[in-house]
Amino acid sequence: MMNNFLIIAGAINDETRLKILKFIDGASEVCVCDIERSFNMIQSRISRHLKILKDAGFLKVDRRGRWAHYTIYNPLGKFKQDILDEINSLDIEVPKYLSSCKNKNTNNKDKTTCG
Amino acid sequence: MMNNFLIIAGAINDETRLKILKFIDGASEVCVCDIERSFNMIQSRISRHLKILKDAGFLKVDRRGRWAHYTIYNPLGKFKQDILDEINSLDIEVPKYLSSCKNKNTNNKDKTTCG
DNA sequence: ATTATATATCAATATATCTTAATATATACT
DNA sequence: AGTATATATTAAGATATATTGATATATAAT
Repeated sequence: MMNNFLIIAGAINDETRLKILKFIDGASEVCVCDIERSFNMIQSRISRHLKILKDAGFLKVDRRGRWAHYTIYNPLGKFKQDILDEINSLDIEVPKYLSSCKNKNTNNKDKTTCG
Repeated sequence: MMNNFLIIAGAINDETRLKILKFIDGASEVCVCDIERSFNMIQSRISRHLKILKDAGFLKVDRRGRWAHYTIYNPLGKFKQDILDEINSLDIEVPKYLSSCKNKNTNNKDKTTCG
């Protein structure tokens, strides 16, 4: 369906989102605050970009405790995988991973840990 | 380079341009006025979309006489070919080809024929 | 219950893109 | 030369998207 194609095209038509995609693909799983800190961008901005990438089918969210853990959707499908491969081949500067979550690895259950 | 990727992403992020790409790929070679007539859109609009597709590397122009003949750029390269394949697989309604050029096939040299 | 953390959504503004109409340029016909 | 055809470019208004700041919701800690 064409509409779905245009949603994908719109999703990858933004420099910040390309970086986020490559960042998540490299880090395998990240929470919003890690991206926020690593990219030094405000939370609503990151959150909105993640929603666009998720709606296009590139990302999957796993909510555990207060954290939303984002990963590359799997299986991605040929076309989106082709796009991701192309993005990974580009000479894009992606910020290095900085963990940001607080109360990390305290004496709690798995539900309350981040990263 | 990322900028080039974004130019490609921007080029395919428009319904009219998807249709134009599929139309040209199906017709193999068309002039601007044929697209204009087939799509029932004004000339400047078509011309602008063609420029965007050309700048992204999807199209090639061959100027003969007063006509500009557009074809799919060849060779297209893997990523753009993947995109074109995906577009061709979509359920898009493309207008049927209507030839529009006047003074066609008169007793002239090749330079003055269209289509 | 209160407070802090994590994320999502909304409203306002800024920025980019699309469409149309007008104009410019180039080629060909008479 | 003058006219018609084909295409490209420009300017103005319309529409879409991005960014920011504020607010809302949900979970967890004290």
